[in-house]
Amino acid sequence: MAAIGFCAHDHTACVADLMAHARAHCEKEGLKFTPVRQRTLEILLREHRALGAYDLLAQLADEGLGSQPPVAYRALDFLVKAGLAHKIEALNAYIACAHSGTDHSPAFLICRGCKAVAEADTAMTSGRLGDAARAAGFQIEHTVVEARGLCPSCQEPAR
Amino acid sequence: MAAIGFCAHDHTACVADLMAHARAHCEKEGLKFTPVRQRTLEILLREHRALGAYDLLAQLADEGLGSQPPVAYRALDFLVKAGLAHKIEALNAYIACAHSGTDHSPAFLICRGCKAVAEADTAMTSGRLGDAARAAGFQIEHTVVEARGLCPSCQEPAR
DNA sequence: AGCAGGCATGTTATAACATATCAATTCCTT
DNA sequence: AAGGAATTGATATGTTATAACATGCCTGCT
Repeated sequence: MAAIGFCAHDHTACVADLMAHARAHCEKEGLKFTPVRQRTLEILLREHRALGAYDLLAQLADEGLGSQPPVAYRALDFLVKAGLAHKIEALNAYIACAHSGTDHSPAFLICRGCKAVAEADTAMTSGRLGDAARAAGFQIEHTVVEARGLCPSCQEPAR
Repeated sequence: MAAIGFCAHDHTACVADLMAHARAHCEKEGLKFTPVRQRTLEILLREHRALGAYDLLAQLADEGLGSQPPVAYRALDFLVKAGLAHKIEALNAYIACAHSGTDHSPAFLICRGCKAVAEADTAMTSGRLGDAARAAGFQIEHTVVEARGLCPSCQEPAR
C-alpha cells in the first residue's frame, strides 16, 4: 500500500519513531498523553491513511477504550491541537501527522484511486493564498490546502 | 455586512448581473437552468455568504420548491459542477461563485468573526501545492484552498 | 487527612450534513 | 406516439459532529 509520499517505507520503525516523538512533544509541552490519546495516535499511524472518526471509534471500542462518539472526537481534537494529527476537510477524515509535533501548515495530496494521502509542507503566508490574504488585509490563522487527483501508481490503469 | 472581498458593493446589481451570466452560461453549455436551480443560485447570491445545505433548503421550502434534503443537494451539485457555486469544505457550506461560470480554482478567505467569505482565484498548478504535486508525480484534478482567520474589520475589536 | 479546582472521561441524546432508492413527471428525440 | 434521458418528489437511512450533564481522578492547598 502506497501511502505517505506514495512510496514504501519501514512502517514499524516509522510508527515507533513518531510515537516516541509524540511522547517527547507532550512531555515538553505539559500535555497529557493519556492511554486513549496514545492509542488513537497509534491507530492512525498504523493505518497510515485518513480514517473517519467512526472508523477510529470502532477500533478503540474493540480495545475497550470507549465506544461513544465524543471519545473519538476528543482524542482527535487533542491530537490535532497538539499538531500530531490533521483533519482532511475534503474527506471528513483524520490522519497522523507525517512530520514532527511542531507547528506547521500542511498541504495534502489525496488520491481518489487508492485513497492514499501524502502530506507536503507549505509556509502559511507564502504562495498564492498568502498573496491574496495580504492584498485583502486578511489575517490567516489556519490554512486548508488539499488537492484531489491521482497518484503516480493510480495514473497507470487509466492509460 | 462586509462579504465578498470584505467590502461593500451594489448588491442588487451584482445579483442581477451574476444571474444573467449564469443564464447565459447554461444556455451556452446546454445545461438546464430549472426553477429550483435558479432559485438556489439566487438565494446563495442574495445571502452572499456561505450557506449550509439545510439553511438553503429551509428557504427553498418557504417558497414551495421542495423541502427534502435531496432537493437542495441536487441543486447545489448542479451549481457546483457548472462552476456557478463552490463548496467550502472547512464549513460544509456552499457559496455562489463570485466570478463567472468559467472553470477555475478558487481559494477562500474565511473570517471567523463575521463569517464572511472572500473568493480569490488561483491557478491550480501554480504555487506550493502545484510544486509538491509535480515533485510527487501527482496529477491534480481539484483543489481545496481555504484560509481561516480574521478579516480587516474583525481584527479591530481584538486590539 | 480532607477538600477544592481543573482536566479527562463516561454516557445519553441529538444536531447537522449527506446519500440511496424508487416512483412520477417532464421534455426531448426518433 | 413511443422511447429514453434528465429532473423532480418522496421516504428512508447513513454518516459526521456536538451538546449537555455526570463521574472519576489527579494535584495542590490548608
